[in-house]
Amino acid sequence: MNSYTEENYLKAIYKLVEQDGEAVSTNAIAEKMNTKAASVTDMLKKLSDKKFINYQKYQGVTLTAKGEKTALIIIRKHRLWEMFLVEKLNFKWDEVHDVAEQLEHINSDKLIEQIDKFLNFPKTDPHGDPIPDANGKLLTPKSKPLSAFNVSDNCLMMGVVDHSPSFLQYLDKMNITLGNEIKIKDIVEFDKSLQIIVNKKQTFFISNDVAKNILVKTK
Amino acid sequence: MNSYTEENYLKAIYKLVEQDGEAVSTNAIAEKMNTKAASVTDMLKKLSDKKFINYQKYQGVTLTAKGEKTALIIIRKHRLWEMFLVEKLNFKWDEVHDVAEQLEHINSDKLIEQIDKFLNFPKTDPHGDPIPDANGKLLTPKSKPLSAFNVSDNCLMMGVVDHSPSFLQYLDKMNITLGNEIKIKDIVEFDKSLQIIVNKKQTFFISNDVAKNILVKTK
DNA sequence: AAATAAATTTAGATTAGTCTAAAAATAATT
DNA sequence: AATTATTTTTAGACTAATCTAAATTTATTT
Ligand SMILES: [Mn+2]
Ligand SMILES: [Mn+2]
Ligand SMILES: [Mn+2]
Ligand SMILES: [Mn+2]
Repeated sequence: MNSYTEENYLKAIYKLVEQDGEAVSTNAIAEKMNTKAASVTDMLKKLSDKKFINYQKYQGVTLTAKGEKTALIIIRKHRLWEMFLVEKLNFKWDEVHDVAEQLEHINSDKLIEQIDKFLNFPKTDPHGDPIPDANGKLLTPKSKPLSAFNVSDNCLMMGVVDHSPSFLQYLDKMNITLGNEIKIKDIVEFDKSLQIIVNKKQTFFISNDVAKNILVKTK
Repeated sequence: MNSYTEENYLKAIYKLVEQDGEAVSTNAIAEKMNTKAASVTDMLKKLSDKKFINYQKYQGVTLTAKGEKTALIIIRKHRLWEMFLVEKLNFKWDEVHDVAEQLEHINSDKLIEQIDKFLNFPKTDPHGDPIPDANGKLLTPKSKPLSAFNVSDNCLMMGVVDHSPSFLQYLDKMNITLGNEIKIKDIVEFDKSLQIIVNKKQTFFISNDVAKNILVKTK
């Protein structure tokens, strides 16, 4: 099998490629992994030998089909565990990530398929992120940041961009949760901040920065 | 924190001390850990520096209070996870050990206390082994091997000594499960094999070796 | 097109955990 | 009590993952 470290590198590379849509740099990986570029270069050689990535010196890396599938299976495990923690063990959505970072490396096909079944085959995790299937296939939901919508648009809260506990706790305080209806009442010309109505009840002011990190679709 | 490897050494030492009731040897640890004596010596130095064990060259080792508590917390996690797998995820008692060997190293107090609550605070694991409490306190149940009982004794199945899948599967085939009533109908003089009646229904012949590995108490 | 800056790779060390082979200490036999 | 056998420790080496510092390559400026 692959080491805990190899799995984390694959996941980091997957997320960077997904985000940037092109070959990712040694430095970008180093930053994401909280390590040094020299360490990354060593690992890239190993992952390349194992056919997980396409790598040529100085040219950046992409994942091979094998590498992408491996990364997606780890992401599947991460998101299923997060869902389990929230649905069955009373964790809040801002508490699950660090534990899931450990649990995602547990190696047992039966375990993860039983967790999936136990949760009744959820499609998304507690943050609205889609859960890849057992073959590593992922359906990307077509949501966009709230900041891309206009006054009087009526939206459905689908997910978050920023996953940090502090952002998630801020949303809790505003009573903004997955599935909520968010209607844009006003957009301030000066700073693009928004006045929104959540579930036809509460009215809030949120900054454009916040709106950029809330994913919605038209209702 | 302590590494995965350190935790496994502590657990091995705990089990050997419990079994033999005295200081354990480097070789015994090496055998249990599937490693070499030289490697064990290195690790003993480290565990001693960290005050987990009492160690003097050539004299064998015992656990300090700190080491014992640490070992028992790991055993607590192992047994709670085994219980979770059986009770909630449809694992059989012969399938849980290897997965629990991984899960026992997950580091999250909230996780393990929520699992405990979710299972309604079980006292024993799927093999009848007692689950230490959150402080590492363990109540040893007073059961004895079936081989220590006599003809016409009526017993309650409490646990197993051997935890191997093959032994557990053999018990499944005989329909012998935790909580069953086992009455000794006859003991063969020649080889000490037993004729037993399980739950007042089925009669089986089992070898003395098997009887030594079934833990029971008088009903 | 040179010169300079930035990114990346290589070289050489370090740490945890492991190993083999040799040395030292303890235990068992004669 | 001396010899032999067993156990344990030490010495030195290896791998995975990491680091710093230096060398090399690529990108950006002048
Ligand atoms: Mn997460
Ligand atoms: Mn998530
Ligand atoms: Mn077990
Ligand atoms: Mn058990």
